[in-house]
Amino acid sequence: MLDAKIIRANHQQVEEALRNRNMPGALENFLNLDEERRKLLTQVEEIKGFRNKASQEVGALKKKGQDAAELMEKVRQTGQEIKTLDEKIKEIETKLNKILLNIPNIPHESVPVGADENSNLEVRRWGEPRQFTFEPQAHWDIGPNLDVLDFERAAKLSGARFTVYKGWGARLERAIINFYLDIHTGEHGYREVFPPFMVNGECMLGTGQLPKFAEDMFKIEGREMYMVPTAEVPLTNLYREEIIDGQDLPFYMTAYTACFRAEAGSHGRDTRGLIRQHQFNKVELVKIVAADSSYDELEKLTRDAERVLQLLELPYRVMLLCTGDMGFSSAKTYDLEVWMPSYNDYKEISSCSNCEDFQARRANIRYRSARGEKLQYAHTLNGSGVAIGRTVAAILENYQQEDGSVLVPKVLRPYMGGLELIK
RNA sequence: GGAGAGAUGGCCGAGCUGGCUGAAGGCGCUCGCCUGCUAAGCGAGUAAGCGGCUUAAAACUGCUUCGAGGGUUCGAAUCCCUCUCUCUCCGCCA
Repeated sequence: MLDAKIIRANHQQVEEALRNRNMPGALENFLNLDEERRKLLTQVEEIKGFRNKASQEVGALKKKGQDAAELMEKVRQTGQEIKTLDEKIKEIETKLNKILLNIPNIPHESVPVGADENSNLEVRRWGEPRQFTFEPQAHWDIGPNLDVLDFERAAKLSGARFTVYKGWGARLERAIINFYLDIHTGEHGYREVFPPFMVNGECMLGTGQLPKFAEDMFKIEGREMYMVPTAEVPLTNLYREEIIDGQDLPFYMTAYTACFRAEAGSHGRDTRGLIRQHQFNKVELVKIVAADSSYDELEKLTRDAERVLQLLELPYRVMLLCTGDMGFSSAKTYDLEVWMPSYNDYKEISSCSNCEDFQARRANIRYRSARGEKLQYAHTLNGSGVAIGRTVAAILENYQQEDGSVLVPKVLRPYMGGLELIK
């Protein structure tokens, strides 16, 4: 959520930013409603001021045993006026809030302007895509052939976009989860958290999934509860409605959770394999930091996510997303894209974002930097560290052998009981 | 699922026979004093949100806020209704 005062003072810039995010007109009516609200506020506050003073006088008169009937009647008459104005103001505030909650974050000045992913900027590249001496297979063929992934039986259980992992496939999934958590906690200083996989609507509002993206989530029937689409939601919301001592910042948190996404509107995209699932596993990184350090923290967080791909020796590149391709809550996002032979291209495996105070304002996460300083909104960051299912896909494809077997990356072997080859 | 208790400021905790309580007291924190240092002691200060004023901020000023929503009243933290959450006991259960 943006600060209404900032919109008021800089509406030209905000409107331009929204155009760059393909959201022109999102601010429509905001300024009018805002002005109307302040006008009515001034009115009603004046009347309330009178009421407060008069009521005190009534008390004083009664104490002295004098008659206060006339004054009481006068105040009684203001009651209806106040009620009417309060209702009008509330109505306007509801409208203003609706607008505010549906406005995306303003991109940072370093973000390239562009309409879609074609304007994303490649920042750096690591590793060389392997030159195959044979025709490489896609992971949706490798997995079933080795009987470690079972898409057909998953469909029997749950329908499309679900996968059953079996044998060494299941073990590989678990190994990667543990490996990622170990690296981030042991080497990068994140605190491990194991949150609920279902959260309430306030959390979803706090991180920006609601109200706009309700159809992307799985909601529990008859309850105001949602399956988490990413651990970013419970981790960031851990500190919702809290005041943090600035001395304690920054918070680095990492969590494994399953993630649940309805994938509404993505019919026909990535229909095969592990790439786009209704349920997938992910190790997430979340930081809550002081406002002045969030861009340094974004660079570090991105490097932390990159590190696990380097250890797995998977080639990847880092993309700086343009204004039109960023997520709703983000001010700046780096995507990590891993080399995927089946696509003959790089494919997103992580998204690292600085949300600045956008989520903190929605979730009311504040801190006091020091001494008598005023409260301010914290900055929140999140990044996949990284997606597990897509890691499995990348390993199967990049580590495949001509006979259909798959070499286990060296760093994972201790997590796989020493296994070197899945065959 | 049954019975009961509770929700107040950064924290603990009074108030709950309606006005002088934005809220006692304590802790914490900040500043000052004092004492070789530290500890202790003394004094002062210390909520947030939204408006107004201001080039902007501070200061000043108004309104709102004692779990949420509604009601009674000239006036509600205090009375009434509804809801949510937390805790204790019993039952059931991984």
